[in-house]
Amino acid sequence: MEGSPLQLDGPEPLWRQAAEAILQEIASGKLASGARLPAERDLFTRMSISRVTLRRALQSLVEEGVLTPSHGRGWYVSAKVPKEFPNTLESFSETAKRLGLTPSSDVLRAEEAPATLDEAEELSIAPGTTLFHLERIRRLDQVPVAVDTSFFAVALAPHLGQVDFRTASLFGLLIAAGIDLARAETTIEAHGADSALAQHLDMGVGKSTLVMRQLIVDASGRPLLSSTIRYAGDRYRLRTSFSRTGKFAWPVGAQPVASDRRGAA
Amino acid sequence: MEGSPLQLDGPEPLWRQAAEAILQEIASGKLASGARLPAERDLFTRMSISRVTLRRALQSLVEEGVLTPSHGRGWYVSAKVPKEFPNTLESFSETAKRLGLTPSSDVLRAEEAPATLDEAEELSIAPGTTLFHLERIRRLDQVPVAVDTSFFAVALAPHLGQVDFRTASLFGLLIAAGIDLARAETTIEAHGADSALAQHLDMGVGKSTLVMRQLIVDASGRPLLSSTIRYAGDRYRLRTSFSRTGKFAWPVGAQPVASDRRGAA
DNA sequence: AAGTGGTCTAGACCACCCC
DNA sequence: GGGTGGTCTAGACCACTTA
Repeated sequence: MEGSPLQLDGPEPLWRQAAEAILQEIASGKLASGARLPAERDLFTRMSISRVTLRRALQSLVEEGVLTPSHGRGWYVSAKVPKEFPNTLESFSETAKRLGLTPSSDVLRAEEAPATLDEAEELSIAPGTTLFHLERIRRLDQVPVAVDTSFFAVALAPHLGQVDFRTASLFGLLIAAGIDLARAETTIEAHGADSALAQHLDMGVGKSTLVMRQLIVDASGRPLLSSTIRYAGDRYRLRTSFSRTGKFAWPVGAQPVASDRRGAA
Repeated sequence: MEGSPLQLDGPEPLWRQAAEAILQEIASGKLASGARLPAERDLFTRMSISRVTLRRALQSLVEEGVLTPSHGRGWYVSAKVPKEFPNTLESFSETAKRLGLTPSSDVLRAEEAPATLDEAEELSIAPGTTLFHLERIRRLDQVPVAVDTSFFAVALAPHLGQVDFRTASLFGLLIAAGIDLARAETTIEAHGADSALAQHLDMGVGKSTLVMRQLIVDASGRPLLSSTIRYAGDRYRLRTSFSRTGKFAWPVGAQPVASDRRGAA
């Protein structure tokens, strides 16, 4: 790996292409875990881009946990390049793939209905606004692992009536419709299963379930979609990764923990 | 708000100061939620910095969820500026403060011991390495809400023997010791309480608990600390916020995403 | 067409690390 | 020292929005 020039090409921004090129080098093994990258001045010369652009690429890889800069020494490939990107939850189908299982769904409800007062308040819209409700049992290799209940204003994405949600992805559809899903305000609790949930998930009443509620908002903070997923406690495990970003202190306090009393918020 | 010049000053990087100045304008109400910022060319002139530096500041505020750019139209203050930063968990003491409650701890264990095979494997160190074990009952206004079990190599931070962990913050101590806590690989499950846990938390055996395990790693991915926290299910609720970063497919939080596009890499 | 953000450049100087 | 990343600049051109 000397002065071999790297050719970039594509419609994407230059810095994105540069980042991809570096990821390639890592994936192909030319840059091993823990290895030091060539100096910035080498890299941007070989890629025929400016130093600013190269640094933007490097910075983006830091945020993905792939690279680590060390002032005065160089850029290093992280010891363990994370398969999952930080700060995202592993999706249902990703989990299935990792475990070698087949995901599927039973649709319990897929219909339009006017928003109740509570629903309207949660989405910050007018009561009576037409919502689309979707409720599904999620399965892995036919074993039921969760019940997923979501709703959102139909105005967001019309023509969902004829979609087959046994296989379709709600998020995929919304993104494809050009909807900007920027952030998810999330709470996670543990509860005993009520009888209806226990029946859907084929488990004992009162057994532990993991309840994840998400309010998905766009970049300006406007609520778009409400989602509640109830997992059978002994059949599922959420996985994620929290990062410190920029100059902000970590989950300081005592422990990386969050909490709330019942009923609040 | 016209051409009034903004004075920056401090030891921090210019772009950080610029970001703080903008946050100030928002906090003081000069820039309301949803308001449009002055044009970039105005701002960097008034702040006497370059456009690149200003944009770095603006970009950092986008990542915090404070601003939203709109190509060809301008920069806007987000509708709801989040108090918590995305992708971090609210800490125990932060929660206590928000709820107006007083946090405290009972120390069940605080001692050194050689690493077992399992512990060594989890931290990627040699079995027998001396570890520091810390186990505490966490309380809010004296009500027990969680049992926290952590361990890490004593070599990381010596002299912890005489610390009073009834009030001290483990994370705070480690950060103060200059240890780089960059990321936390996290899993979350729901379980029924065993008898020991039930007794510590003053709850019924078999009742739901939320179990959060975290492996805290440094920027290069090297494991530093293992932490397991078991919450009484009916007394706690985890809160966080997931963001989409850059161009990657979405957090999808446990939603069935059939499209499941692996971003880059 | 005018105004706005989005991308990119070439060059400078500083701070840190290691020999 | 010399090499490395960290910050900052002034200016250019492009793409999108609005009128």
